Amino acid sequence: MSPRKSVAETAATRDRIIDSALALASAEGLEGLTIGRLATDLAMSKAGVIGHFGSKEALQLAVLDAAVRRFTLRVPARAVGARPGTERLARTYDEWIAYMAEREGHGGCFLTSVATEFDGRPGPVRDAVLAALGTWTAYVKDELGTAVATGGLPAGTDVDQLAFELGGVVLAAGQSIKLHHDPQAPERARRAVARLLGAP
Amino acid sequence: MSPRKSVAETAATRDRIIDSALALASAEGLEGLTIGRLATDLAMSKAGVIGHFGSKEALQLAVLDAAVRRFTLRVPARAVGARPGTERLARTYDEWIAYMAEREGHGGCFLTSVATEFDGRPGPVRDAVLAALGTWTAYVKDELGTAVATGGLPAGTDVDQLAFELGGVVLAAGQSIKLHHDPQAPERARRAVARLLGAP
DNA sequence: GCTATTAGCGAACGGTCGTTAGGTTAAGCT
DNA sequence: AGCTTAACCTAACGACCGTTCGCTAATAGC
Repeated sequence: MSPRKSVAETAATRDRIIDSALALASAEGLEGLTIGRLATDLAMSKAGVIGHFGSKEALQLAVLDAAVRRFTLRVPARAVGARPGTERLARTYDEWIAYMAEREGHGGCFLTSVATEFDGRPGPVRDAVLAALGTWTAYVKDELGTAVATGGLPAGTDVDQLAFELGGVVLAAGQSIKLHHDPQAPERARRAVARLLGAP
Repeated sequence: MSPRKSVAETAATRDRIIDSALALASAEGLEGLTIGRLATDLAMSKAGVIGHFGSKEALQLAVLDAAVRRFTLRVPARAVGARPGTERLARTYDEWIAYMAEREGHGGCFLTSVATEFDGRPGPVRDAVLAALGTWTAYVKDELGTAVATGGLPAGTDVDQLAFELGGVVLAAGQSIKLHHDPQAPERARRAVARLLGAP
């Protein structure tokens, strides 16, 4: 039959598994993700799937990590070209909203879904979610600070409050897109962000 | 041993089950809710538990219904005393935020958690979530319309946009409370709502 | 007192879960 | 050519899943 895979190809298999797992977890949740179902989808055995990770929890962490990396490559990386502060933030949120709209169930949307799923379930997965979210809010607050310093936002601006409200807009957009399939959601989110950032 | 329960008491048992199920589902999700675990918590048999509902899905719907009823009794019911429009809305959101803060994991917070959990999983549970959410947004938009009509909000106000942003604030509050346990979240949410409603 | 009803139990059902052990086969190195 | 490594398999494990089946026993209506 088909020849055995070379060592270089095993990483590709791992990626293939994570790809499928990410799609599955987007629909069923990270806990609803099942090794058996994954194996069926990939036409592999359960042992062949889990052999790449060691345990289901390790698989969950790998999937989460892949989602975060994908998000980072897609959203903030496209905004680094913009001037730090208000401009970069506006671009970041534009990219984020577009990312959520183009594929319902990956990346940023996925992270907040997992955050909701694991908010009452302590453990390594929850810790990883908190870490990723912490990195993100640090980035946002840093840019907001720059925006205040460069005059893009008024001097007395409460950066923490603004980050809180921007987070709310994204959560609302995610719900409107994934749950209600509202085609107007991206435009509403953009308008909300523009108002919060002073409509630059 | 203990005497058998009268018919009047069986409804109490049902309530006891739903109470426990609501607590469990708040931590583990509505799908992570398990009849066996529930039976252990209640010191009952699995058959005794499921006998009151017929199936797990029926139990899930009953739990969801109980959460919605509890929320309705707690939040909007306490705001009917306020004048329709801006005042009533401000009171409603105040009550909602207080409700989320006092018990992490019930009512409004619970509904949005389930909404996230089932957003990619069609079926009766998702339909029930959409119905409850629809009733709620209809109420909010109605009050917003009244606020515009009575001058509490400017004439050209985009009611749908405002409802979208108010929803975002509540989602952000829920995440800050349940996931980050941020004690400042309620105050931030109140401030955001006040700004959206024109700080009355 | 007799009977019908029903809440709840114990036990078992077929399935699926995550995980492990052992075997097979191909690739890479010496 | 022989040996090691590792990817992937089949098979099985015990645990738990939701559900169904009688059964017991207490109540309610007669």
